[in-house]
Amino acid sequence: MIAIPALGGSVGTTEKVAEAIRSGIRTGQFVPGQHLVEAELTLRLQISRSSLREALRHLSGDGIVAIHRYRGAHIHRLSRKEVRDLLEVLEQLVRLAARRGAGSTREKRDLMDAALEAARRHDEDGGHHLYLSVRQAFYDALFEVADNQELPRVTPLRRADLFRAQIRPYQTREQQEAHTQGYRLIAQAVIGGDVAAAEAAVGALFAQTYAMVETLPDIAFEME
Amino acid sequence: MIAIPALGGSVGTTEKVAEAIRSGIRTGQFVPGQHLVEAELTLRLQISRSSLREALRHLSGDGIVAIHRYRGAHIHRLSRKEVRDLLEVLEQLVRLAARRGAGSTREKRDLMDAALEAARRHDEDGGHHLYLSVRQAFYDALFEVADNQELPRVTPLRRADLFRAQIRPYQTREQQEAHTQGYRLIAQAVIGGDVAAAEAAVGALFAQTYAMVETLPDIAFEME
DNA sequence: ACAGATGAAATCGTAGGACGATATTGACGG
DNA sequence: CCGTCAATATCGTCCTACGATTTCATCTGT
Repeated sequence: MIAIPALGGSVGTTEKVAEAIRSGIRTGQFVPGQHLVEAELTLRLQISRSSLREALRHLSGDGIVAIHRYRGAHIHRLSRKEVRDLLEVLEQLVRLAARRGAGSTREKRDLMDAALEAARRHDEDGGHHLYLSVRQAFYDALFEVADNQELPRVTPLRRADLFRAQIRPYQTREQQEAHTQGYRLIAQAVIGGDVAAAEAAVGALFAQTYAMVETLPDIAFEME
Repeated sequence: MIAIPALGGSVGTTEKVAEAIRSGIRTGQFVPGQHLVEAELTLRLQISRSSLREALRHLSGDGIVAIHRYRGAHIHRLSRKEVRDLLEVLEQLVRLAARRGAGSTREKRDLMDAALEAARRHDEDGGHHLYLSVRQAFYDALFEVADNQELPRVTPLRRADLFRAQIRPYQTREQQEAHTQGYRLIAQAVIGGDVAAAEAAVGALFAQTYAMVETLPDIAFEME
């Protein structure tokens, strides 16, 4: 008998817990800087301390939580410099993805239509939650057309979620829509197969973001 | 009383175990594809299963070990495509580091002298172990002058160690020396403050590596 | 009232045991 | 030789325990 490894369902407790925490960050249930007390979390998530600690260790590898000896795990809070550094690295990787995507075959590139469709929906009814799903759809599609397995591995998108959580109170809806528009321009350039335009569109999007970061107040960031 | 957090010594068991395994990969004690049996490792390293599992979870985040449910942890073995993808991402990040490094202040750039010194030693007596320390010194210095905290976080250097381990039997000494020479050229360009030359030197080094990968036999890689 | 000392409580780090779930292996029969 | 099946190995998860360290409230002397 051939083993059928239940394609989606064989996900372990550790991964489920990690996703619960990541999701909690996106929904605001966990806030950057917050102390994650093991005893409390094991109760809330109904899991053992072993599984929780494995999940926290996993998240610490992604830079989502910081673990200090005998002081436990905290949701990491980015400093302004950390955000600048993060964005700079992110930009390079997204540029690479866009270049590869725009240079791929016609059929592959059509995968980005999903991202465009999501962006269109965001235009009509643009809440924060919808923005996040647009962003998710955009990057999923981009990595798919880029056809580079390493890219989603190293791209610090989940770490960027920390950034999104920290700046949420200072984000205007116009800024969010401008950002979504940036995604749309990148997607169109990729679909059109225009490598140079795609990379330029990425540059424009990040230039916008760098500028936005500098307008934010100090209290949005961890001090050093 | 001010707490003095013992700067180097407060490293936990998890990190020590993870480093032991990483080091074991470099020394050939562990070989890509190898099954890591928990019971055996807890005995060899004299630690509890809890700590070991936390360490394995950490390493799986870095892509060093692959964990499959009920089949445990294996040292990951890269396929040829994974290597190509890895190198492509690595190149972008090293380019960024070189650009930033070459554009930094004069004093900062002098930090790269350590890397040059290490490379000089490798020329005289070039064993594999020394090559690895040259490589380490080079990247340490490069990240230092690049002054971007995110860069060492995301750069898949430890994953590239897997690559090094897999191709070791097929590497000639000349190829290793050519690679070291590539490091030296990058370092010189960075110290000289020539941004364009630094980035070009990175491109040359990776072009060399891409070509080398294609000359390797299939058995050096995981099949798909 | 307040800075610093002190001790109690909270929390973490590590070890180790238990047991069901699953994969792997090897024996068996066709 | 191939498929079936049971035995074994190994993993995933939960649990308990206890020393180590931090954190916090209390106390003390000025």
